[in-house]
Amino acid sequence: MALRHAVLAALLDEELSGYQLAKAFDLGVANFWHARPQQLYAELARLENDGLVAGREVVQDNRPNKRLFRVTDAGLAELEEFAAGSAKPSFVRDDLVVKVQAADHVDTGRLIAQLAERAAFAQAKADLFGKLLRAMRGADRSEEEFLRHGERIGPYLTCLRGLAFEEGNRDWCERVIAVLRERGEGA
Amino acid sequence: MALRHAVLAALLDEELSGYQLAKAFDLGVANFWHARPQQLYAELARLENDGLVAGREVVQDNRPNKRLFRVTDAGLAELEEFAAGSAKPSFVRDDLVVKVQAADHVDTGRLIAQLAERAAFAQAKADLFGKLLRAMRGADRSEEEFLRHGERIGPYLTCLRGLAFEEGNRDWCERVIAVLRERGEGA
DNA sequence: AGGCCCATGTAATCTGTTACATGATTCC
DNA sequence: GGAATCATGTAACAGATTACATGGGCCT
Repeated sequence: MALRHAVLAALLDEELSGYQLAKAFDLGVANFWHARPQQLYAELARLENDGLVAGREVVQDNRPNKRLFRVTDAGLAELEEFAAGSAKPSFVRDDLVVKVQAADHVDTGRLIAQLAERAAFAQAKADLFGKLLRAMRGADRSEEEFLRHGERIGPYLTCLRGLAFEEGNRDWCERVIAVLRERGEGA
Repeated sequence: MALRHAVLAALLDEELSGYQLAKAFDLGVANFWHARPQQLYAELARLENDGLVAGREVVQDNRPNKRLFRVTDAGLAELEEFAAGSAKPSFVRDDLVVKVQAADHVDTGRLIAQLAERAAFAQAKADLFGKLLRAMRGADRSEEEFLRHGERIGPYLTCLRGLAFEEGNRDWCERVIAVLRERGEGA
């Protein structure tokens, strides 16, 4: 049960509805966790049942009502306990890298197309993370200054990791494309 | 069913037993997939049943017999089909980043200890990947030369991604440690 | 009129993890 | 004597994905 803690961490700084949470997780919550909406609705229900989050109904005009969730004191305690425990090693799962592993045995043309697509996607995500970072620290504030004296630096730091990860993805994709192209021409 | 393809890709270049495969996956197969031994034994059984891999018994002295698996033609065809299809976006899952996301609300001392541990682990993995890369291309060969004319470049390229990922992990951990320490001193 | 966004879920299935089981050999 | 390595699995449970279900409002 680790999704629990990812949800709690995501709700620390703001109240969110299941729907809003789902959008954040679809993006990858700054690239450290991923979950589908159904899972989040279920997890929120369980968390509320366990008293770790509290929901309140918000009535809206012209669109469906929603429930906003915040972390309770018990939720905070749970997060603290989790943070104190030992962390499992991270893991990545990537279809595209599996395909590159098999590059010597499969059609190169399609692979290059997928790598180009992924590179563009990674670039788009990197741009987005860059924007988020600027917004979090304020446009005229330097990163150093913000990290020394800012109030909520957690999301900023995870976003930095996401940015570096996507830049790494983009660079790697471009490198692989270049290698495969050159070999294709030589053949 | 995507573990299937990761297994097939891992078996492309050499025959492996379930046990050997498990060791490769425990390491993360150059950081793109992860699976426990039980899962691999089960997957190998299914793959063999479907005719995508073929196993052969190897009798050994002084240790248990083992079964080595190789990819069949049908397995290769399956991989090619997989490679041609569209790839899902990659995803990462990382407890430690969740903890950093909550850094403003949680005990910093323990977090720093875990980050230091992770940085060391990432460094060790990066060293290992560096060694593997040198071994694959041959000690006296340049990377450019190998990538242009080498025979099996797939595993090399995925290993490059693993190396960059772990270096990114290490750098990020060290940066976060520095930031948290400085804030700790200021308080 | 058609498609997307908001908003929330249920149900069936598939995948992955944890705990358990066995047993010889080699290294400290 | 105890731990680690080699070698292969089964069984129960937890976690995740897919398909399905509903319905109003907004934009083109």
